[in-house]
Amino acid sequence: MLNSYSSADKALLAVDCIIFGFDHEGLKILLIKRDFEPEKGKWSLMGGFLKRDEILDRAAIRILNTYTGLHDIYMEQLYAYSEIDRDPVERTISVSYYALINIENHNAELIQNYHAKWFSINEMPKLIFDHDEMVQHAIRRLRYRTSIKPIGFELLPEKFTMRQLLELYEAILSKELDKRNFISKINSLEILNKLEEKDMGSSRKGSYLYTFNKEKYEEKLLNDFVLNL
Amino acid sequence: MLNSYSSADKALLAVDCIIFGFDHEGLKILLIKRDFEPEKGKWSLMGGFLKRDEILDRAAIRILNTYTGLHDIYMEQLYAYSEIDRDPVERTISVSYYALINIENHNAELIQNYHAKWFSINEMPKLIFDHDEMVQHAIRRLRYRTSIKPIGFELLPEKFTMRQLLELYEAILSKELDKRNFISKINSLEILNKLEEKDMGSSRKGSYLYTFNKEKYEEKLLNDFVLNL
DNA sequence: TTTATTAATGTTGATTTTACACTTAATAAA
DNA sequence: TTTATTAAGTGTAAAATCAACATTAATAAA
Repeated sequence: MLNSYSSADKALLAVDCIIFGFDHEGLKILLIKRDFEPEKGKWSLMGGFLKRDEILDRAAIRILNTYTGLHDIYMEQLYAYSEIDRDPVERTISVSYYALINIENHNAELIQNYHAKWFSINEMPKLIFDHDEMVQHAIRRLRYRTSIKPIGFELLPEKFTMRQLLELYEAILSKELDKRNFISKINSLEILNKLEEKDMGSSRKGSYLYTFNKEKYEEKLLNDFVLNL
Repeated sequence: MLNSYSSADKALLAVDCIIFGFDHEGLKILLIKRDFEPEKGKWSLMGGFLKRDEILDRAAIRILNTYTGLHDIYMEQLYAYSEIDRDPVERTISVSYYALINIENHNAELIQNYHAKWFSINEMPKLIFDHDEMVQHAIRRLRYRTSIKPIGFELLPEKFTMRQLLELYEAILSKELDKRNFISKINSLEILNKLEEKDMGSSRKGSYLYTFNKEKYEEKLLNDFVLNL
């Protein structure tokens, strides 16, 4: 009988987290050395099993917190992976989640303590199971979304320069952007606050700092604006 | 211990299918009257449980076939739903899939025999569990994708008129489109074959029939072209 | 005060998008 | 056979957007 509950097969459900970060060196991803068998000692995404009384979104948050101490990170569900032997121990369906975070804001001691490590997306080690596929999928999604709506603010410090923003977009899209055109597009969205304050770290002249205007952004989102970079 | 397999909770995995169709009346969705408890007799998406030796994509195909006799339908995974009590009988995580099909090509006796029924997306009954949410989610995704890449050919008969194509897009996007601009955009993609043959059903003059040129379409897809309607 | 360094800024031509209305072909009815 | 009817088919001009491009400004260091 097709739909009888009693005869249906159960499976383990896992959640794997793809955490993107950005700093002066470019776009990175947060990985851990797996501390249990199988594949102990190999590099892996942060993952864990879904609990009986937990929804997937919540599990993703818990798992990220367990491995990194990070909290209040907004993650988005990406895809469910279900190849029969993707986990050699037991049939496990894994749902991937991804997030964007600001490395400098979050790097602190936390990640050290929990031995997670940032890798440039161009210099990642081979990962266990189907995690490489998950990462590629997440990068595609990130690029896609970035080319449509301005995300990326999560990846920068609260105050940032136009150059930082530009470099972030270049890293995500992995192509060069024209500085002047980029700036005028961003300005035309009117979702940034230009501060009086300058960042003097990068040049003699100093460059203005900006903050992200969340209210205006939310307002614009309603009319689903598109950012064509 | 966070990651021990033995202590992890298992759950049932379901797949639910959202099948979109289009005919002269507009955009529709295929539903069934549920024939087992709970919620027996209520309208529902076509769903079933994932088997031990089956991947999700494959389960979606099997379930659709079981309820409708349809086969060779390409479906795409949408989202995993995991609210604790979304299924009142037992903890069940459901992964939704959606597809677009051509009602006239597929309506035959099959769907009758299996008592699935088409509903206009504007006149759907209330569905069981969280199926309404799944449908809304799928409609959003369909609109989004349609505005980016030309899908929709799956929803039309092999030979179709420009008017049919236009009305399909209008139904999916639920907005009016300018006829001349639409036609010239579609033509500029060069993915249709204009036939000698005319459809005389709709007017004295008759309107040319077109077929979809799959080779050219695949070729274009590689350069990810965008259709801005 | 000169030099070196990076930030800031605007214009133009090309392309794309949008808005908009009349003519044509085929047939049915008179 | 003439006329009326119906939807199909077609083009243009104005507006908006995009892409390419180089010089000046501010400051610290020498």
